[in-house]
Amino acid sequence: MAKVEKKFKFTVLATDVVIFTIKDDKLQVLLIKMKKEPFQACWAVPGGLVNPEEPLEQSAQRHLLLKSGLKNVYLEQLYTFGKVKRDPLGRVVSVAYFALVPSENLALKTSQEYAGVGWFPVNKLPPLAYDHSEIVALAKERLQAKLGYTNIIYSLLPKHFSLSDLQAVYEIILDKKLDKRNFRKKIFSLKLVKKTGEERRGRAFRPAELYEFISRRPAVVQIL
Amino acid sequence: MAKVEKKFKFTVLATDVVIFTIKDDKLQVLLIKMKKEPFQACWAVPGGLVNPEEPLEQSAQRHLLLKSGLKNVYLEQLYTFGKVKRDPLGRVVSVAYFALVPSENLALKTSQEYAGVGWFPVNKLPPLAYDHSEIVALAKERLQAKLGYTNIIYSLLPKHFSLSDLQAVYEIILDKKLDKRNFRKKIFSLKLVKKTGEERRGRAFRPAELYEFISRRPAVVQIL
DNA sequence: GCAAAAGTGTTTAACATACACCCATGG
DNA sequence: CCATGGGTGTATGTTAAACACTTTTGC
Repeated sequence: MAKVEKKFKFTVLATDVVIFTIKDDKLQVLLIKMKKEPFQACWAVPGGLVNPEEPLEQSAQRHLLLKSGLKNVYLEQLYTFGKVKRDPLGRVVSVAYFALVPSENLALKTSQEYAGVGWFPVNKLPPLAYDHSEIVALAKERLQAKLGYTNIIYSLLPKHFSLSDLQAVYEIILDKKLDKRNFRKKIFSLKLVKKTGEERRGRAFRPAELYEFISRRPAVVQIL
Repeated sequence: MAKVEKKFKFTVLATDVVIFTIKDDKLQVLLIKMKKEPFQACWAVPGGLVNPEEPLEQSAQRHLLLKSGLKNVYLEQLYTFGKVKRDPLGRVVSVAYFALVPSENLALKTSQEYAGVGWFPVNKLPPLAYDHSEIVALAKERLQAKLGYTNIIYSLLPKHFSLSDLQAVYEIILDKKLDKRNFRKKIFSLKLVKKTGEERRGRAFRPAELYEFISRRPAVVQIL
């Protein structure tokens, strides 16, 4: 028998959400600090049980809203984790999602339920509760893959941005340098963005033209 | 309240498995005919509840073995379906898998639990129970996509096969013709197969050289 | 005038595509 | 000898990759 008293008699369902953003030129993940045993003071990805009359995605959205205060962000089902002993309190099967939130307007909300909340660079995560390290690693892989053949990067950028901003986000997530001229050629040829007519001034160098995405809906597009 | 008496008081977990094979030059799906209400005499994809101490994939494998008699086939988690009212008997969340089984050695097993079992061309499916039409449609999409960037097609072919056999499987699943010479060039350049030295004789035309896969483990490879 | 990022084309190599005929066999 | 699928090469177009300098601004 387990050393920890089981809380759940039956198999229960949870959702967990890996929330990504770009902050300080790094890909960061939102983590919450747990209060309760058996992972007291451990960091984890936001999540919780699915309500009986609640669709899965709505459950994920609820945790997302609670922790990040954000609605209408990119949210995608990632994978369902079902190892029997992933939670010491009982059989908890978790449907993991990942979300992409823009770097602006980040207002973290903590709640009484948790001891804290914060952003962590995905490459320097603390040890995580449950199998959450595995979940985050898979989410990162999926994100990297999807950047290559979809347009979902729009969900990490503000309404207006420079092409250098855009390129930087690709470089940060893929963790490799891209050629500026080839990059621009590709982005233009795919008709992903258009000029806003504005430019960003006020810095000690040439102003950057600002662009916006022509479409902010997920689409498959061969980028890389 | 629902018209049908609920069987499950709490949310329960199930797995469903979309089993694909190539048969009669068509992509076919294994379906079972249900005995019980509320889908009496309806066709459905094999599946069932997850046991309390059973990992998800093992549950899928169990249903796979029960219906197809096959072990050690390609099996991959597809998506988790969680609409609240997808099952009239209560809240059943289903983790869907898809499996690829070789066209040889197909020995269908029926069981007392079901009224029948059979293969159906994926393009001519009968109406299915629950949301299984949606599940099969998604599985087919995933399979088509994965053919393009992985080597999983090996799991649909027998140990020895001709290059025309291989090409035919691609053409059937992708539902488009491929150029024979370009196809061979690609397959050879990727070092996916090697000659067995044998050839297939006994037909009224030139014998075909037989090949085998160099690796029969899943790998990412740009094929299309 | 200097530091810093913005912006801009061309050349080359690799790959994808299109395409048609001869070969070997069983009957 | 005929019908059938098996097997093979080249030429062209498209796309990816490599590469460096000029421009514009704030200070």
